[in-house]
Order: sequence, then C-alpha cells, then structure tokens
Amino acid sequence: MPKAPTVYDVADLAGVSIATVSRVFRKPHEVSQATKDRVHAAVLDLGYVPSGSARSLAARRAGAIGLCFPDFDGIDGGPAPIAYADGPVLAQLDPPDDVEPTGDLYISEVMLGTEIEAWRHGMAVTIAVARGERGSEIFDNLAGRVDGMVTLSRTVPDRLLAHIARRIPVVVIAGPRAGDEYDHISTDNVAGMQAMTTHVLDVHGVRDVAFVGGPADSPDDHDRFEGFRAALLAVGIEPPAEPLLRGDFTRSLGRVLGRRLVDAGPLPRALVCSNDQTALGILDSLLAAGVRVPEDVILTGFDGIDASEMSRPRITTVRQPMRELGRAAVDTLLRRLGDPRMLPQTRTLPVTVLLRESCGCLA
Amino acid sequence: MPKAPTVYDVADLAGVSIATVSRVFRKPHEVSQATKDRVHAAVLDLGYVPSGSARSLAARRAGAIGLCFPDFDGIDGGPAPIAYADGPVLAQLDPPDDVEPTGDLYISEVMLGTEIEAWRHGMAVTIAVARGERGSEIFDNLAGRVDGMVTLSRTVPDRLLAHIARRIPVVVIAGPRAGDEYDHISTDNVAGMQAMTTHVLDVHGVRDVAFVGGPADSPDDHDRFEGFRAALLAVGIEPPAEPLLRGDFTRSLGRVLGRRLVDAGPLPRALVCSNDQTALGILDSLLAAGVRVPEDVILTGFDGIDASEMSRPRITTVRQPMRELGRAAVDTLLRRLGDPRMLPQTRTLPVTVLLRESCGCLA
DNA sequence: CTCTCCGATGTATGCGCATACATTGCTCAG
DNA sequence: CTGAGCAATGTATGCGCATACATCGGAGAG
Repeated sequence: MPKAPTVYDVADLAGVSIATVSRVFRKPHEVSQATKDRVHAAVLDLGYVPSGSARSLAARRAGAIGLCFPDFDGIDGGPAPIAYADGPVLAQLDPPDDVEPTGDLYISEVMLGTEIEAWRHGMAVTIAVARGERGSEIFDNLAGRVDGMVTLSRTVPDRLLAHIARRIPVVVIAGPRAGDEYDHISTDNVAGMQAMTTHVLDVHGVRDVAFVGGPADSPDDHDRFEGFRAALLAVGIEPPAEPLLRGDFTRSLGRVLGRRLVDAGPLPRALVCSNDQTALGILDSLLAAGVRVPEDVILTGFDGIDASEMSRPRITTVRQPMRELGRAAVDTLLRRLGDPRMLPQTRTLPVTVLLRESCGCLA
Repeated sequence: MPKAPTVYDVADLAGVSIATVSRVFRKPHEVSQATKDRVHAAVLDLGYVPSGSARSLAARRAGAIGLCFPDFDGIDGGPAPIAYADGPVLAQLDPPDDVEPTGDLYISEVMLGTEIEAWRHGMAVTIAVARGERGSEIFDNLAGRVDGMVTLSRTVPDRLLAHIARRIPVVVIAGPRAGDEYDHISTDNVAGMQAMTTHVLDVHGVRDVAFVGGPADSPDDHDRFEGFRAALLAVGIEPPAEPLLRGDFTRSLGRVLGRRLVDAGPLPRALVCSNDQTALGILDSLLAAGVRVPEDVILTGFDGIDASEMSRPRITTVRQPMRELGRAAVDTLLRRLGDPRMLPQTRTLPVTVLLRESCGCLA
C-alpha cells in the first residue's frame, strides 16, 4: 500500500489545479468536458480516492450519522476466539426447543432502519456499541466524527449525553424524561401494554396478574408499567405501586427471575413482562421447572423480536415497529440539522398486539 | 447549535497551548495532573468534543472500518412514508404461517460480528448499502473515510473494487475468484452442500434431486453447486452441468421460481436450494399450489437465517457462522493493516447441517 | 555554583480538501 | 473596435488537530 495519491497528484498528472480536481467531484457542471475527462483519467491511473477526513474537515460536515447503543444481551463481544480451521460439517437434528438466544434483533432492525433513511439522504451510518468500561469514550469518539447521533436511552450517562448534545444534535430512541431537551422517538408503550393487559384480563378472564419490569431508569419500562396499571384500574383492580420483580431486559436475568418465581411458591395466573427477552428467560425457567405455559401460567412479552416467535410456545407480545424507529430517528435528526431552532420533537409510533400461544389464544 | 469549540478555545480557557490540549486526550501521561485538571475543566465548560475529521486527517488514520453490502431482499429502502401518527393498537391473531419476510438476518449478523471485533480493537464501523444507481458512489465515498473495508462479493463492480483496493485493504466475504488478490473469508460451501445433498440422497433415499442456484457470478453459489455435484457423483449419479434454475438469492424471486416449477409439470422429489431465501420463496409457492413439503417435495436451504426456522415446515439448511464471518473479516483486515505485505489470505469457516422438517427428518 | 538531564510545555507545520476570490480568455452587444 | 459579461480555471487560505522539534525550568551530579 504505497502512499495514497492526493488531489495534488491528480492535479499534476491532469495538468490542472487542485481546485479543478475538487470541482470535478463536487461540482462537475462547472467543469468543461475535456477537463473532466483528463481528470478522470488521472484518477483512474493513480487510483485516487478522496480522503473523507479532509473533505469532512474542509466542508465542515461529516456526511455520516452516528448510531450508538448499549451492550444488550446477545451481542456481547468477549474475548471468545474465532474458529478458523476447517471444521467437520456436523449434521445435527435441530428440534424447535433447541433455541439459543440469538443476537438482539431489536438492535439489528433499528440499524437497518437507520441505514435506509440515511441512505435516502446520502449519508453513511457509523455504529458503535458503548460496551465495557470505555463505553463513554467510545460514545465521545463517535460523536466527534458524525453530524448527528441517534442513541438508545440509557446508553451513556446523562452528563455525557448533555455534553455531546452541545455539539451535535441527538435523537434518543425512547420516551423523554422530565427536563430533557432532546428529540425523541418512542413507541406507544402505554397503549400497547394497556391493550396487552386488557386482553389478558378480559379475553382470558384472569385476575391474578403480575408485572415483571425492566430497569427502573428505563422510560420505556416506566410507560409499560403505567399501561399495565391503567388496564387494571379500568376493570376495578387496585394496581400495585411497583412491578413484582425487575429484570434488566436480558434473557439471562429473565431466567434468574423465572427460577426465583418458581421457588417463591404459588405463581400468579399471568405474568406480563416488560420485554420479550425477559419473558423468554422466564419461559426457559418455567418450562425447566415443569410449569406449563399457558395452561398453568400465561406469559406475555413486549417488543416483537423474532426470538419471541421461535420459542415453544411462541410468546404473545406487542410488536414495536423497530425498523421504523430507526427511520424516524434519522428523519428527525436531519430535520433538526436543517432547522436547529425547531422545538424538541417527540414522535410516538404505533404498536401491534400479537396474540400467540403463550397467552392461550392459539392452540 | 453555536459554533463548536476547538482545541484553540480550550487552550485559551485553560491557559495552555493547543499541543497540551491535544496531549491531554492522546498522551495523558505526558501531562501534569494540575494541567490535566485545568484542561478537563475547560472541556466541560465549553462542551468540547474533538473533531474526528481533523483528528483523522492529522493522524492519517480514520479509526473506522467500512462495511458495505449489496441491496438484499428485505432491506430495500424505497420512498415508503413513515407512519408518525399515533395509530390504533391492533390486537391480532398471529398464526405461524403469517410470516412476513424479515430483514436479512445474514447481513445483520455479519454487522454484529463486525462491530464486535472492531470494538475489540477500538475501531468504529461505518456501514453503507451500495443500493440503487449511486451504489458505486456510495462505496467510493465510504472507502475514503475508513482504514479498511469489508464487503460482500458482488457488491460493486470488480473494477471499482480494484480501484479502492489500491488505497485501503479490502476483505471480501465469499470465496476468491481466479486472479483475485484480496483477502477472503468464506464458509465451507462445498463441504456444506455436499453434506446436505448426501443427507437427502442417503438418509431419505432420494434419487430425483435438483439444484436451484443463485446468481451465476456468485462464488458462494458456484461452490455450493460443486458440493451438490460431488454428492451426486459419490453415489454414481451423473450430475447436471448447470442448476435446474437460478434465482438471485431473494425470497421474491424464489416465489417466482416456485410457481414456474409448479407450472412446468412433474416436480423433482427433492429441491436443494443454494440459499434460504430462495428456498423460502419456493416453499411459499409450493404450499400455495397445494404441494406438500416434505411429503411431495423435499426442500433444503443454505445459510441458516432465522426466517428458515420460522416457516412451516421449518427449512432444513446449512448454517453459516454469520457472526463469525464478520469477526474473521475484521480480524483479517486488521492483520493486513499491520502487515501490508502479508500474502493474500483466505479463511474458510466451518458450517453445520441443520436437519428439520422440510427434508422429512423431524415430524 | 555550574552543567547536565529530563519532564513539562510551547511553537510551527502539515495532513488533504473545499471554496471565496482573482484571473483569463471568449463571445457578443453597442 | 471596445468593453461588458460569463464560463472556465487558478490562487490562496483555512478547516481542527497531531506531532516533530524547540524551549524552559528545576533537580541532582560534580
């Protein structure tokens, strides 16, 4: 890899000035055809590729948006070695209940949505996971190289987010919290969970229903719990002030909670969980303990990740339009870039309740 | 968003030179504690975030790797509007056969693997889809802003790839083609497809088996077909010179192929497909035409995407270690950056045959 | 008390490009 | 024939940072 050619090299070879070379790329219509041809020939000859850094620096825009999210269950890096050797090709039976936790599709879908909308505006997407101790450093680093940032809530400490937001616009995926000036994209957590809970109460006639929450500082979780409470209130049941248990939105902790529930004694007739991963983890533990779902315990989730569809029984859940979340976030970000004085926006996307086996709807 | 502060602003406020500010971030150990404190205070005060472009330019490295892939089925952007309004929360039954094509998990998994390995080396990942007419421009643009590029084969024309490769290292996910000097990461397509086909031949005793291929210029497809042929040869059947049909690895075209097969008359006893999306598309059409799988036709795929597990029947397939593919690609890329003179590498990752319902293995 | 050495900091420069502004050479109206 | 007007191109500068090198001051050696 010899030293990469620059505009100067191209200009020399084509016998023009660097301004003309630059124009050939940026404002082709301002350059005569003959000159363009000579420049293009030189570009191909030298293998010239414009430096993005230099361009961004000079143009004062990066041409990229950042996407940063926390370290979810299933996308953990870890020092696991990569298997390189040609290994045996194992033929193995793959029964349905042999489901391993897959990567978090929630993130994947948001990423795809983000990319799509960024593409529509000619921008690249730079992603990073604020993982491990250096999470804040990663976030900061990313912020420096993009024109705006999309992030999930709770990815980094509020203080850091505020710091970054002084430099570039930030759109947070999740609902706003008091006194927060960012743009937000969220899904209709309250209505979704209320509908879900109402379904369990009304259609399945359950009264003994408990809520398994997520992190106490999650706005999403907060809203879902509110929806749960509203549904109980609507049928005259006094709702609890707090979730029965709290997980952290991971399947692994869900399993722990499941075991705890089994050990604790009589199970509620229905467990309404604040997200799918938690529900799946609990399902793992319930089945392992011989508890039948939905016959003994009705179980519901929230998110609509693919894994919720591959479990047996499949999890009744509330699907978020994950890809649309990413798209809406980028859309808002670009609007904000266009008009920095715009009032803080909050967009709420609709959700869908998916009735499947784990609540007893499908055989 | 007022003008972003720079090193100069920070230096002024802290009463030091810009070199010292820079050192506080790059080489903290060379700066006295007292000075560091003053600089950090100024940074917080001003809301300073170092410019990635300027840093990359000065340091002659971007600190990011690029990931570029072609426009697969299901991640198409399109001008589809985003629904913003609060909509009704629909509660709907979600029977298993109501499966919509989901985003291409293959890509998602590669992305996650890429991010993980990049993270381990303190690098960001910039992604872009070479989608639409401006695909080459997007690719070129991405190449300018990263230290190295991971790409799937057939993402951009060979000529462009060669051009880029003169500037930064390129790792191609897929097997090498003759005369190609890039590093490659591939999976064991030949052995995988041979094992898959042999399973159909031996365990299910089928002799009338046909191969449904992918794009003729896909190295992966080529290798899979070779594996298929090898399996036939091994049992004394004269293999065809060409696939019975070719798709383009998308589910939508798979459906078209499926319809064509149904219309064409007697179906082969088994259809071995070059990828899952094609198999899923064919499955859609077969079921729609009343053909039973696997009773009438045995169907197999390749890739092991999640969607292959959510169909009914689930698709017997060969799972590629997709996340590992991304990790290995980045790993190779970074090795190459460390030693540009290294010989071109080709790494082949092992695959696993997953036996499920569509070949008749699981009830 | 002077010289050396080293840690801490400052000065000056260049990374590769975009772009405002200057310049050149025409064309065409007057 | 001349000057205005315009298209095409060149010149010069700055974007914000990293870093080689210079400088400074104090500690310890001689």
